[in-house]
Amino acid sequence: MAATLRQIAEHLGLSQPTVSHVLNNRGQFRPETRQRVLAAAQKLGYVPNAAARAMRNNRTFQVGVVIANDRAHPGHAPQNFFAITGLNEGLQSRGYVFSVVRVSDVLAEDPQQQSRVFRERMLDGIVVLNANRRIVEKRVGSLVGKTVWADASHWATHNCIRPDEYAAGRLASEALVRGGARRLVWLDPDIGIRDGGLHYSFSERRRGAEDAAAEAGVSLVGITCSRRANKLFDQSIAEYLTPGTGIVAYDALRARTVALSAMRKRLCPGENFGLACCEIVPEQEWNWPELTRAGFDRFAFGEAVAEMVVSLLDESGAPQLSTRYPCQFVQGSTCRCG
Amino acid sequence: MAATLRQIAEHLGLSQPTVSHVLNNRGQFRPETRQRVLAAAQKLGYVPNAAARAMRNNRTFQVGVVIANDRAHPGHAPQNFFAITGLNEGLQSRGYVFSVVRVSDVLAEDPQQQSRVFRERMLDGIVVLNANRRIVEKRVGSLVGKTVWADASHWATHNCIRPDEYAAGRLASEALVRGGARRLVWLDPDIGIRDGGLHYSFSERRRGAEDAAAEAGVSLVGITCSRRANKLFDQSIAEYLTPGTGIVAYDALRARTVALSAMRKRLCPGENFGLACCEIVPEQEWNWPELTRAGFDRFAFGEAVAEMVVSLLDESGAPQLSTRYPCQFVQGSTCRCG
DNA sequence: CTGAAAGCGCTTACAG
DNA sequence: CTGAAAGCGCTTACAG
Repeated sequence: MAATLRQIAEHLGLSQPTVSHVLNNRGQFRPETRQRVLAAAQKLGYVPNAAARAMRNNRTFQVGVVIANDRAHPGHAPQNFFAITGLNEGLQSRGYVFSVVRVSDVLAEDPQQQSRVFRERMLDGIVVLNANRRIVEKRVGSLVGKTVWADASHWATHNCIRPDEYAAGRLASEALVRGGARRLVWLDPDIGIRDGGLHYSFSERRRGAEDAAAEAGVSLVGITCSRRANKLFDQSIAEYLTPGTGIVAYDALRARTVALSAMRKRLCPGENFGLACCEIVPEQEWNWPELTRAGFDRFAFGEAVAEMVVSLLDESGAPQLSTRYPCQFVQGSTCRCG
Repeated sequence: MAATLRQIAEHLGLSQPTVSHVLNNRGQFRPETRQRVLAAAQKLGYVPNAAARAMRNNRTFQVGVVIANDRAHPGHAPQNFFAITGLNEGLQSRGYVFSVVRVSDVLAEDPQQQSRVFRERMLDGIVVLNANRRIVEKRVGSLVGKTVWADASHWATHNCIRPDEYAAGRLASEALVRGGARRLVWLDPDIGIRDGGLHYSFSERRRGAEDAAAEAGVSLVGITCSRRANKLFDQSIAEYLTPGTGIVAYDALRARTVALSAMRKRLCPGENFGLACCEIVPEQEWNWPELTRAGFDRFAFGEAVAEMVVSLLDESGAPQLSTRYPCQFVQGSTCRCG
């Protein structure tokens, strides 16, 4: 169905290399030849065969993105989606394509259980997104050569890119202090995936909150808010939904959880208590603009990751200096502690 | 770096086909030969070259997933992520890999703006996820042969799979009626992407609500809730946050928007008014279990889509009969209309 | 049971 | 300015 270079060449009585050169804009040709080739390619619906190109060039222009979402964690970290779409935006404009790979593929001992991206050589490089487990680091390195660590616990001098989570925790907490908080409550995300360590953002954001509290001379207590927040959480948060208290939510999910708890008790952040969130997601701008929040633009972050990957895979192939990605702050009004 | 079949063959003094046959478990060989080949492959770290295989087999075992998220719509439909991870789960276990493609790639007139998956032949098939625009249908068909329409407005006798959105609207509304609603409010998602038509779920869910209202003899009014819900929405919803009123939210986002509006007014669904949602997402189970909701399991749906794609791409390549994907209902308690 | 040969569709020296 | 040739790494008939 799809025409090949040879078919076009035969059709025109030219050689395959000539057609190839013209279509790839290499070399000099009589304008007439050029025209004929271009017209024929158009007419016959020529589309290059990616596999043949990849084989010849020894480059697939394809990268993998490792995320944790598999059957065991179907709803995990949906905010990664924003980074992934940003990554896609950045990669596609540079001629790359990417595939999604699950952490469980990386960790599978049985090769048959692994994704084909590891069973066969098909990736130029890989991006590990939002990973917290040490074991992932070890395995990925051994499977694919060029790796970029994005928003991952792994941090080294090169090939890592990471948002400034400390600033997020600090900015959110400082807003609460300015809003009149006499005590701060840190909402500890007990996410359950503790095998191999929590994501670094947990300690970074918390450290930012602790420093802000210390500097302002206000107390900070931590309470646990599992992802699956049941009535127990409703009860344990109850005593903190009071004037003078500022709650620092680890992420957008926990902020929503607090809002729902408040709603059940006919309370409202920014009036009866203070609330600030250490994560920014698009939805907040749509239906909760008054939420005080600090965090990074995940879509733009994904684009920055794409840039790093592409540089890493380009000619030189030199390791890229690790970078920190900046944080934004949205003042909002929920930081008013009543 | 990566060993090839030829290198293994030379290393052992065997022929390339022999090595290939052994590694692919084809043909009969002396146990000793088998062992030697397997050992050498292991030792030299042999990994097949996907491009060479693809070229030889004329199959890439790669599919594309078209979604709407691009620079212009970065936060659009994040719930698609759950379907995508389910799709990934289903595809990878069958040896497929997938790439993400943006609708804007499909629509780009300038080939240079398109994703490489269209500029080159690299996909065996494509899944169009959650698309509403007619133009997408036309273009995709012309770019890639085998297409599955998943949760898309396009519906035909074959190669389509679609959740039963009518049931979602109906089940959510009936729950409100049972909960004592004397009038229903349909929350119309004015999503703004009207070029080419709204997603079919809009009319289907609404029709379910209308039928439920008609059968119960209660009134139904529609009010608009843009994705970006500002103070105007807070005002327009205010008069409906009253006992005897049941609000049917088009999706999870709008349900959260209503909750936040209620919170600002110190009201609570299930006590001061009724609320039901036509979409199910994992987060609801975690922090809002009492929300009355109907919808489909997006992760499992993704797996079902994977099954259809794989069947479509398998040997016969025969078109697959279109199917409807079932809906679930979670009773919750917010359907009590006070 | 094993090997020699052909060919998938491309690109890149190289020769004319 | 254009063409003949080689080769990327695999698989699949076919021959022995």
